[in-house]
Amino acid sequence: MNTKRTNIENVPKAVVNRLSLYLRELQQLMRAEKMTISSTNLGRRLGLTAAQVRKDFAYFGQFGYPGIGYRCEELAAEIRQILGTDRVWPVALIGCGNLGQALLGYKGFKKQGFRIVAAFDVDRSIVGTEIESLKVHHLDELLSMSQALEIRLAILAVPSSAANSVVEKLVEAGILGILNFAPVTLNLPKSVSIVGVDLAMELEQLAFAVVKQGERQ
Amino acid sequence: MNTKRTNIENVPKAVVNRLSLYLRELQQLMRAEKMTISSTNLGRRLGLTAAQVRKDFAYFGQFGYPGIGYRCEELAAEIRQILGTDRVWPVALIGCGNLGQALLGYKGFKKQGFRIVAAFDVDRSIVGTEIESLKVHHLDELLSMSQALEIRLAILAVPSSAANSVVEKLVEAGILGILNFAPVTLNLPKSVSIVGVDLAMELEQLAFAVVKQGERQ
DNA sequence: TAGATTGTTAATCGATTAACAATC
DNA sequence: TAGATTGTTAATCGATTAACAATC
Repeated sequence: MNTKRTNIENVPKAVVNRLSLYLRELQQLMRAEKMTISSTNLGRRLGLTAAQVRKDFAYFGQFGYPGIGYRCEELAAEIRQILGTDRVWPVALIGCGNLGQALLGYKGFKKQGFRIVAAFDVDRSIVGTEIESLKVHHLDELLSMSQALEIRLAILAVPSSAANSVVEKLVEAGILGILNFAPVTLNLPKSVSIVGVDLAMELEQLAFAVVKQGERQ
Repeated sequence: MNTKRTNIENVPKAVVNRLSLYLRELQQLMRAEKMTISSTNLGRRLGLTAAQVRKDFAYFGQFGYPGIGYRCEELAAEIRQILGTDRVWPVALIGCGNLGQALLGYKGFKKQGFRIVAAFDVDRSIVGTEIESLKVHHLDELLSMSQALEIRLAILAVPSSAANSVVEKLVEAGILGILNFAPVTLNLPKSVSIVGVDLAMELEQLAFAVVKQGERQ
């Protein structure tokens, strides 16, 4: 009966991506004290068709009420469970330069269940200092601390030149998911997941969109 | 003849995304002093099929040499021209908190042709100060400075609660592309392009991947 | 009951892959 | 010439949309 719920294997990546988007929108709706939302309205807000919204949820189960829509609280809870963010994830931060420090202070993580519990660097002028009341450790301590704190996720904010050698250490330390800010392709075993955020690439996409729009007429 | 070059309208967004990826990889190859690369090898590095690599380029023209592959320098230049990053883009930064300040110092932008030339905030304790040798202006000056400096792109690093009201000002100021770090859906005219970077969402995607992987056996 | 909206199936659309003649 | 690799067409695959019976 709930064969579908567990058959999580062949869900398109784009669907999982939208799941995060739905969750964010639901949280906004809840802040506005809306109790329910229809697929039509949820879709309209996000620029998606109603059919697509319903189809996306259908991969994981039946969460809606015909004639009513989806109860925001309930649907949000379901999505959190699917994504695995119904619990707190301890996260390691690797690289405490400009960007790393900003990420340490970023409030948005906590709200979605992520907590940076350990920070690492190799720079002697940074190791040992405290940032946002978290002590910065030398990268050599990664393995022991990851095990002690049961860390599975890491944020990689090191220079591109260092990224791939750090990745080897992350893998050794049992890290299973890496959020990579270094603008390079990482080489890793397929058992480890990666999400890349390349800030310059994002601006490139914007530049293209603007140029294209400009050429239209 | 070059009808294809100009028919930039109906290129899938995924292709443009990969264009940025190819460019990044080519730059890495050039640093390693490789002169040419085949679609097979470029694809292997990025986890794509050779056919897909060639098809992607075919949207824009014929850049390769049968029997040889693609000349790295040449292909990189072509991609930059397609993306519109063969010139320097002045960029406005809105919001100079933790994240904004880190972005101001981020070296990766300059390398791809983006220059943050104006920074804005509304916080009295920040306005007037200098960050990375750039003076922070009050948001009220956005319109005049955008016009004076011919700014078309903006990076939005303000709190979610402020995001949508700031967006209205960006639109008024003639901004055509917004890189949004606030975890909310923005309402904007379709003439303005948007790329959203939601850091918590990225971690959610990782969490899901790890949970899924864990369930496999 | 009438109205609204779901979950799901079938039809459509678009993107990826395979294959191969043309080219260097 | 033989070997490598492109650009492109056709075949395949997957994702989105439309439609509608079932449900509240």
